[in-house]
Amino acid sequence: MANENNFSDIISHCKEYGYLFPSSEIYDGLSAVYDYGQNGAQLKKNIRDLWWKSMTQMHEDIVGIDAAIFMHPLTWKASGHVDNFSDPMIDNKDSKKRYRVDQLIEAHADKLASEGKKEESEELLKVMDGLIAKDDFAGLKQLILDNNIKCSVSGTAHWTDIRQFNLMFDTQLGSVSGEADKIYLRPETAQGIFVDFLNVQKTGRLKIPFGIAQTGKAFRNEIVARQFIFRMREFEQMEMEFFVRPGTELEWYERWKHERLEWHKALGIPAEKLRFHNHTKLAHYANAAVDIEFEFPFGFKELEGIHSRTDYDLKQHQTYSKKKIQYFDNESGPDGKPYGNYIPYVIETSVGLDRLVLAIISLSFTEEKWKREDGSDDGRVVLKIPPKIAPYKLAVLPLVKKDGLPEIARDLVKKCHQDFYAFYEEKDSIGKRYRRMDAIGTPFCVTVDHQTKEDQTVTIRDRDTMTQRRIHLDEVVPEVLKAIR
RNA sequence: GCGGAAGUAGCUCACCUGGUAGAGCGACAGCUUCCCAAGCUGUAGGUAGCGGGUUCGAGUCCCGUCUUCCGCUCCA
Repeated sequence: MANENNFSDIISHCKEYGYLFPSSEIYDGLSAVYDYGQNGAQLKKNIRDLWWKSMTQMHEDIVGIDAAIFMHPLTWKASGHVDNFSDPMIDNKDSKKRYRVDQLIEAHADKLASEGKKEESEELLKVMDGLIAKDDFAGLKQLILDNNIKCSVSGTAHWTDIRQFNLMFDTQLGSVSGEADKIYLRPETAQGIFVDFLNVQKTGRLKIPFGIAQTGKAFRNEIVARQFIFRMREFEQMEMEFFVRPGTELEWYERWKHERLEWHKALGIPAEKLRFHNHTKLAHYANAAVDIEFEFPFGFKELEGIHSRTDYDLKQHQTYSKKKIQYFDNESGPDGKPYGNYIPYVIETSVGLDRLVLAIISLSFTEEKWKREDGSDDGRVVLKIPPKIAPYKLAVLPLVKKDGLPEIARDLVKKCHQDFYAFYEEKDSIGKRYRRMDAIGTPFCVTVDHQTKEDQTVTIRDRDTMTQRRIHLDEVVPEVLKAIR
């Protein structure tokens, strides 16, 4: 059902019903940046809260922190983000092949050297180093043209301008530019956890194995950011780093892999929409990695990553900060002696909150059509969002807006506010109001009618089945609470 | 980045070969209505993405630019 739907219909629906708007729309928008509207923000918060609770409250051995987005610049030197992503690149317009500028020129220098033109080769490299040091991209391009360096695929020298694809956004710390130091907006929340490792471990007197969880915004200057909120330049992560004794990491890796998959199922995602995708090519810091993929309208794509990151990050921070980042393990090993000092290994679970929102919305979005009794067409668009994360849990509707029905409905809404979000609406026909609630995904509608005045009962309508039952006014709150637990 | 398509009211779209912008739905106010939108009345809402050019006159023709979508490319 949901996967037959056109992705653009989902995007339109999100905008029309207050879930997601293009950022800065009145100024023509900002590419790959989106704002969460009143309903989207609530849905997102509900998912985030559920994750936080399941990670921290329900795991005695995991604590949560909230590290700053700004971090000392050396953090990103240590993590590898500065060096791995600052190379100037150039594209050949004919072959569409992208080259790192330094590698392209060096290859040419090697060729010159092999042809016996040693001096020319050395001169070229010297000039290149000078230009790179000055970030003189125009000069570098000219150097490529002057030397008639060609693309090995197309054989042409038809080059684009040189661009630097920085993964990280930077800004200045301090209000006086010039004196200011360049700092970065974090490209992942994980480093905040690693940098605070000792603070948390010591103040919490935490014993390995234990985890540190965190949710928060991260920023990546993607070259191409597409597919709605799937790949955005500003996005929110929910990450948990689980620190373990070296040698046990693969056991924990398996355990978290399955625990996380079960979590997504418990959230309401059907098993057939989820799958594991093992990484065959591992990043330099990992010794095992898997993605949990979800079947989006545009195919199976990564929702969450689970990585065994070894002791790479803590070791790097130990090197760059020159502070010992170790854990003293007092437990006895097989030889009867304590395990002693070591740098813990880490299993990371990292899920994209925005991707999870998109997964839930695309899963929930359903267009239904049927015939009325008189043969005419009827239908509805409904967001079948799992009740526990739906923005509004209940709508309370007086059947007509007279005869004292609105007053009874108002009283009921007031009673609900303590426990969950409830929506009051008296405008338009009852059917129209049901449709509106379907469209924003409200799981229950209670209607106050004339019978309510006689016996204190109301009808409660189920969003997904459109069936109704009569229950007592006093049962409304407990009924809804039961369904959203 | 390359190729293709599109930008007119909140949404979907119309205005054919240039003559000062229109519909349906939606929204709002009121009426009606005893359970699944598209009954009635009224109201609001657009300098036609933006900039420039041609013209007596441009939503309509031309150029540029921005944005979005689709495909390719890229994505530690």
